[in-house]
Amino acid sequence: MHEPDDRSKKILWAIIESYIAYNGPVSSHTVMKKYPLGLSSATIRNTMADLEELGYVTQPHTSAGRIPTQRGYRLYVNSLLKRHALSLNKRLLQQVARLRFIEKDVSRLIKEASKTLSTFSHYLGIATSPKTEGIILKRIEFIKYRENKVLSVLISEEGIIKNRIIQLEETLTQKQLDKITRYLNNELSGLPFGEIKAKISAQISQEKVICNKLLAYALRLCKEVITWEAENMFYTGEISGTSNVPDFATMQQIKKLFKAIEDKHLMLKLLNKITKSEGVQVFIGSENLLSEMKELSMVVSTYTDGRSILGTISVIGPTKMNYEKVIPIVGFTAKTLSQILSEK
Amino acid sequence: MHEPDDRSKKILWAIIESYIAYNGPVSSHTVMKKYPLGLSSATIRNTMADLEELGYVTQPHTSAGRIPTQRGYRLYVNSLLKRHALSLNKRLLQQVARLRFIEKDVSRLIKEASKTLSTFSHYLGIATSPKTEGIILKRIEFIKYRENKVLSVLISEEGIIKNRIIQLEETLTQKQLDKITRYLNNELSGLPFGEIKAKISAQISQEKVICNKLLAYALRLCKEVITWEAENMFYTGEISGTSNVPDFATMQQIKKLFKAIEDKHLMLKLLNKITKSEGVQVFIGSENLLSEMKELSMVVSTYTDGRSILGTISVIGPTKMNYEKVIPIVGFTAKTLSQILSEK
DNA sequence: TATTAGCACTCTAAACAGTAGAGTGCTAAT
DNA sequence: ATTAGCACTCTACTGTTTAGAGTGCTAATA
Repeated sequence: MHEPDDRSKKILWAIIESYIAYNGPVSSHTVMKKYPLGLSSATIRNTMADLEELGYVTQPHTSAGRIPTQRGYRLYVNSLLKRHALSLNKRLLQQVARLRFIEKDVSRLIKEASKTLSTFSHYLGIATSPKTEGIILKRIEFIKYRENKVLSVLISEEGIIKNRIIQLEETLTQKQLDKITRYLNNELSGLPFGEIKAKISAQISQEKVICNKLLAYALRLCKEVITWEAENMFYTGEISGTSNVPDFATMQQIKKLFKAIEDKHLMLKLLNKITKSEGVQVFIGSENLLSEMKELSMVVSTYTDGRSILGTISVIGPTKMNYEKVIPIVGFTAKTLSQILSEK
Repeated sequence: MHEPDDRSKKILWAIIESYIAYNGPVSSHTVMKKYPLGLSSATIRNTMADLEELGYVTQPHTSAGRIPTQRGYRLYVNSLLKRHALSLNKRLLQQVARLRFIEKDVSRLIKEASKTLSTFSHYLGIATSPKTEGIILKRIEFIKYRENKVLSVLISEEGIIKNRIIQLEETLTQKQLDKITRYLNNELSGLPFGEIKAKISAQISQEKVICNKLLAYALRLCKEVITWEAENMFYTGEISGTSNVPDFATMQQIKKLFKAIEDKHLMLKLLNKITKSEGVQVFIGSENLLSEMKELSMVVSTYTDGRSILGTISVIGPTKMNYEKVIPIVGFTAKTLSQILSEK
């Protein structure tokens, strides 16, 4: 008696979809007219009363229509996630296909992905870039910038590019830098960042190495590069994209959420928890771990490079968001991203 | 009889400041109580009537207080711009000082500057990066990325760093790339982009050079790099920063504005017009050239590298923004930015 | 002559009451 | 098991009234 029967579910779906589309309590009459179930409003009313008792819908006041509860959404979303053939519209396909033509700088790709998400969902698109620890160094390069400043460029096996300016006490010539570069690439390429960090710390503490001044510099340089804090860990999609029918209440909440996120790096922790499982997941309202997300939902998926999970992409919007639309958007974008990153 | 006398001005200032602070029509009584002018409300009423006749204030309806007109703001802002000693609060000083510790990657600096602007103004911060045409190439570097893809890094005399992945038909070895790099740096460093573009076009069309395959590649590579469209020409500040007392109407307008900007690159044109003169300028409402900015104002300043004007930074907010606060913010940020960029 | 007190007048915003209708729950009929 | 019908509830809208905020004007004052 806990799971509603098939007909009740259909009515629940109707309520949810109508509520999402028209954003107001749904009456029995509306369901009868808009969804051809071959039932009268009275029957629907009876079912609605049942659904209410089971906790899938509520009414704001006695003489109002019904609105879905969190529990209702959950049932609905689970059923959506089970279904496989999800409709993808043409524009989305095109937009996502566009990702393929971005030359494979991973950060750029991720930025674009988050933009795509927000453009199509009309909510907030978030994409996290891979955690630095696991990234494998492919190549490191030092270029003289000015006087005692050096531009370091770093390429990972996954295709991530980072560059940063480093200040040294002494001025080195480009030749010296080239020497350092060669040495470091020999020594470190192919290793994950985590290991490199450990290795460098170890070497620096060894006194005997210090005699070679250049080498000492090399290690210092490298350490600086490696220990960049995980900057730009996630990119936010353009809120400005939500210009038509912007949902002020939602925006308000997202802003609040963002303030909370900016302070702590809670969001990352949250997203890392998801990292375990593949495929699209949906967190509804207070199911999310952050108290700031009470009225928000999050549709999230991981993406991979064919071997391991690199990061996550997600859409955050109001609990009454259009899951039927957003879930395939997130799913398809993640899939495409994974494909691109898997190509050797 | 066109310029109001001193006392009238004081009353006008009071009206404007009160209107900005409390966001509602200002009554004669309010002015009397909050601004110690030693006048009765009746006198102030008389003066207000005069100011209205001169077009500096209006009233929404007969029995309401006064609100400033565009003309009123203009008079007020001009007087602010004339005054020199503008109050800077400690937090701003600290925040801007922080810019000094960002290693001098110009794009990063500019991004930070726009963030600072929006954080302190609570409106939209915009910063344009230098126009590519005038930038002088310092160094160009090619690094093998994967197979037939090459990562190009470009450093300008001003300290601007750009990197981009380029796809070639053939696979080149790093040695070949180094050769190309050496050749190009010899040939092109020290020249402004505009000239480089012209030079390359000329050389490519000369048939005789084509015989040297490597050289041909070099030119192709370089051309690709140079002709990047002026991406990221301006960075927008975080709208999410406006979380406390967010002015919905204003945000709405800024969003509209942004849509307009995204389509055309009008904003850039607008900002380039400003490029001529130094110092802080203020554009109020319809004085701005964009029709989308009817109810918005823009506080803008150029920044230099000591020799020439590089770009602009600006804050866009509602016409009733706090000019007394925003003008010094923009001014000081621009000054600091210029100082940092002037240091050799 | 410049300022001010006082008063009549105007307009808004809030409070209140009354009404139409949207939607429900329940009961009796099918 | 479903549905038609009816009584009931609550909202959203409309019109009306009222308090008070603020003005403009006039007459008094320094």
